[in-house]
Amino acid sequence: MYPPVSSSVKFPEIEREILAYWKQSRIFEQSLQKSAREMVFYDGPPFPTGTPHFGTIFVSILKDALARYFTMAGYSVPRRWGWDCHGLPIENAVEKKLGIGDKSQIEKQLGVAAFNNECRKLVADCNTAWESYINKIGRWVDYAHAYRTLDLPYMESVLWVFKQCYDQGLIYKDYRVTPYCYHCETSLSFSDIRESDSTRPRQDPEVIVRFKALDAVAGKPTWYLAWTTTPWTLISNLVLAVGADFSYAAVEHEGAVYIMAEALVPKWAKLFGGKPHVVKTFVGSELVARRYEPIFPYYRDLAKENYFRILAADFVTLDDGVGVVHCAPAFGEDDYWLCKRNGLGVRNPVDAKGCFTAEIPEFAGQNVHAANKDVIRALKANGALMHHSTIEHNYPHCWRCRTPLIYRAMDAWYFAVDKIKDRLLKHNEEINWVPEHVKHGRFGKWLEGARDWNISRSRYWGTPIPVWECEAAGCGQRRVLGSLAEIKDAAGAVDTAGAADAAGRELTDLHKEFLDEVVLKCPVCGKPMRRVPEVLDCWFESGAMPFGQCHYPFENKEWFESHFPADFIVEYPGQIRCWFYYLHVLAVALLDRAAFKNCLVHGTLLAEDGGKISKSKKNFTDPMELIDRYGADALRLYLLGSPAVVMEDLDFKNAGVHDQIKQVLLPLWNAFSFFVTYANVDQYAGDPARQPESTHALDQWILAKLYRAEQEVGQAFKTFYLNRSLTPVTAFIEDLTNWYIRQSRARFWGGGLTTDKRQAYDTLYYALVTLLKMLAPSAPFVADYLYRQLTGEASVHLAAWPKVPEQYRNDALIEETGVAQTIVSLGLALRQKAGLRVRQPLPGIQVALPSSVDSGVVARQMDIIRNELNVKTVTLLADPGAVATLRATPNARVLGPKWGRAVQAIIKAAKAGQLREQGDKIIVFEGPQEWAIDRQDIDLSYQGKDGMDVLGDKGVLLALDKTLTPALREEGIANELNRIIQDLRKTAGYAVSDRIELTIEGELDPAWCKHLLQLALAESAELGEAQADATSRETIEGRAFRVSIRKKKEA
RNA sequence: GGGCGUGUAGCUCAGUUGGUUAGAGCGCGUCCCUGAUAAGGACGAGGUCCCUGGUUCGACUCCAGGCACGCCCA
Repeated sequence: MYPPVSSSVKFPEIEREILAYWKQSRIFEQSLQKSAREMVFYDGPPFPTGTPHFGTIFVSILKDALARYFTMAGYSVPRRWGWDCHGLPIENAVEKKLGIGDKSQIEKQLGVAAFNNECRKLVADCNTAWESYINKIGRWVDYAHAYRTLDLPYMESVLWVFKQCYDQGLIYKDYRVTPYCYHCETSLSFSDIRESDSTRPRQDPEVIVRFKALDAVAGKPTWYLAWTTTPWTLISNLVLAVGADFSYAAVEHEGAVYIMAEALVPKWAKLFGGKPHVVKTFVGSELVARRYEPIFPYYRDLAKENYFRILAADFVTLDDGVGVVHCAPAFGEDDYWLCKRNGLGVRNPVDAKGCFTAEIPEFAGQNVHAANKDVIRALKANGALMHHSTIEHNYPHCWRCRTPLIYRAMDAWYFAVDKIKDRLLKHNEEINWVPEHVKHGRFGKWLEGARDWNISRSRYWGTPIPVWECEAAGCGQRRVLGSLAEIKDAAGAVDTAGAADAAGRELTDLHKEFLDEVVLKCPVCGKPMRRVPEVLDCWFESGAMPFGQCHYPFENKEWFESHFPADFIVEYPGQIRCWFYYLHVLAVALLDRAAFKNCLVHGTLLAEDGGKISKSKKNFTDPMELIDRYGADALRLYLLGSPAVVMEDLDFKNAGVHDQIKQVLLPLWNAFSFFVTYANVDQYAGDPARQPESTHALDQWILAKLYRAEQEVGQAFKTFYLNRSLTPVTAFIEDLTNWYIRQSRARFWGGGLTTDKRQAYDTLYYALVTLLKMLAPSAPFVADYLYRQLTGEASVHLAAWPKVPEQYRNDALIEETGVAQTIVSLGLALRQKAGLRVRQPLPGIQVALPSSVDSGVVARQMDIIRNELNVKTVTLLADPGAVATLRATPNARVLGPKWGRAVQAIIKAAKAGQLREQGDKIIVFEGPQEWAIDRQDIDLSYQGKDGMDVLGDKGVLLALDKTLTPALREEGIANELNRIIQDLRKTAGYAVSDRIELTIEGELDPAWCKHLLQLALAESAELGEAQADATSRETIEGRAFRVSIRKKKEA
């Protein structure tokens, strides 16, 4: 016996029950033990701050569905959680908590050790919120053995990775311009300014200034104009840049001459009193090497050394500004490289806090952004200012502290990505990206343009850069230590006072406060060597995750080798330039191969209105609330079936979740309920190991559908296009419930377990069990709940992915049933048009089929068609021409190559019906032209004539005979009465098998009365209304009836 | 400004090497409770496949150019 099925089902309750069961029976752990073959998955570590948001939940569902599929497909899929514990986000949260506004407070007052301890505490505190979220959506993942980037073994592996790269010459220190946050007092990499909200609108001054030219034009005082939104950088101006191919105009105004791009003169006509007077034009290259006077005096001396000249540069555009770009090589990347190429250096009068140094007495101590005002005042005072206004533009901000960034030249450590670019590109070819355009699109393009990576941060909470430099001026000795043992050995040899504490001691922590204590002795000059102050970019650490998570190469060498690269990884598009990229860079650098074989990039969930999901706007429902309302399965089905799986955006709609219940879960539940109801009546017990062998066409049809569905679903999972896995499942459920079960009901009704009934049970059971397996990765709760009841096995998630045998494949039967379904559809439409309910039997239908369809279909599908349409006969139309016109559909695919240019005329004529048969050929004609077409190359069918009582679709034509004989009318009335009786039974609350007494009052053929008694399991009785359990009075076809029923007393 | 992607029914989306009647779900309209299912079923209406040009016997599909939107980058 199967447990009885409740008709009102509450999915969230089932899910809670299943979660408890999984935990108690350790199903996840068992699933990992199933196979010796492993599918390697790397989990991208999230920051442990805050709570999971919609995006995190989505990616978790994707990872879970894939892992469950591969588990069923015969792999063990260990899923180890990870935490990205280091980096600026954590540091900033701690700064906020402690009210720290300045790095000096950390270094001088609090101390690095205390600060890092706070970071450590914060990271530990935040970890707890995640587990219940992840658990509730049904994600199986190993929390207990999560790797953490702050753990000693992990950090040691990171040191090792660093050293490997260093030894290969891939890491170097350089003084150059990088994005810089003067609050965090650190440089940032380009990945740090990737966050979508890091580039935000900001109001800045917009000024045009003039530089005095040393070459006068037309004998008048001559000036170069330049435009900037960072007036503070004018203090450090060293050169001007022009586009070599642009045309520049000399504009005369009030006795002076101004040079700017000709194309932009009209835009800035107001500078010249509205009427610019161009006296001469130059090509940009003519201006190159001309000299000018600096506006500010601080670097005036450099004029002797080739500074304050005009250079040509390709970054000059005519989009905004005046076509002459002012360059301060300390504060602009383009400026820096331009000067460097031209052998010019850098002058940087701005300190780490973003304030001018004493080198600039007038502005010393002023923050650069704050100084803009005074700089502009000074420009005005010395006559350089030509224009001043304010513009709002997008400007990069620090992704955590929101301070506007500046670009600033400074010392930093770089990874020479450029050196390995060829190999990065080569190994990208080995990666299967989903969607595939990422390979040569966003990722490939990013690799092509890859620049050296700034891997150092002037911060505290991260893996320290393991480089020691001799403090003696000019010595230049450097050592890189890549393991605890190396550090211990090196430190042990030190005899300076500063190193006494650390000498020879085993470190138990590699954070900055410990490693900075390690001082080495310079092998050349004997002076102390101290560690450089920077820590590593936390992307270096997460990129080193394949090594760090298993403490490679210090431990688990074999394990590592069998778990690299990953078989698949899954993250959002932001990681294309971050985690995916850094994993790839480090793997290629160290092992000369890609770090992952398959990479699924999913899309972004947006709010219902298409806007960004925003906690402050509250434009979305908390996913946990949706799970409480509809269940996690519904949420999963909605997301997994959406194009957001493959990097598209999805406007998330709560109704979409609800739809899954209506379209997938409830029909599934009802099919299950149907099976259980009858199986219990017949004492049928399904055997999961048995494959049905049925001679019944319906069974063969649903098995053929099942075969086809599995092909599609399996393919979808195998190729990582998960969103394609659900359409076939939904379609199958539709086929199962609205055709197979609907047509098969009568087979389950009779008494006893006949051969046909057993075949029906076997088929339905097999279909249900297989369906649940296909649904298990996506809807793991309800699939397991039903599967366990059907099979008595421990879990669907321990079952093997179904292999529907090839022998069930039957494309012809699917085709043929499709024709029957079309016929039924047409019949129902004709009935509806004529206002004839299905309950009223009709004499018959006549069918015309297109020439491409075997007319044997009608005979083979006869019973179903008659039953569905409630007609007595189904025949082929003797003379379709009477009610329909002949339609010809040439097979263009075949005729095209055969007939070439003529094919269009043939198609046109054939469609117009200009054809006749001649032997085994069809002659198509147009005027005097005739073409003889092979019969199999043209499909003949009929289209109903207007006004005739026929309908056609897909070449099938149907005519309905609506003649109502008295006998048919009588049968229709009987059917109505039967409906009334069944309705009464149901409302009276009888069981299906209860026997009753029945009274029918009214005019009806006694034969039909007898039939109704049989159908209703009834004996005729003379029941007054008072004696009856229920009574109905109705008038049918003008005849008044009274029907009363009473449950028969048990004998 | 550049790169990538997208544009198909009111909405969300499918659409097989190019083949002449472009599909589904939701929504909408009409109808229907014959013992699994009203959190259901049937039927129907609804399309300039973004635009322009090209290639081709034939283009939603391929190519070029434009437009719109999204993401990424300058």
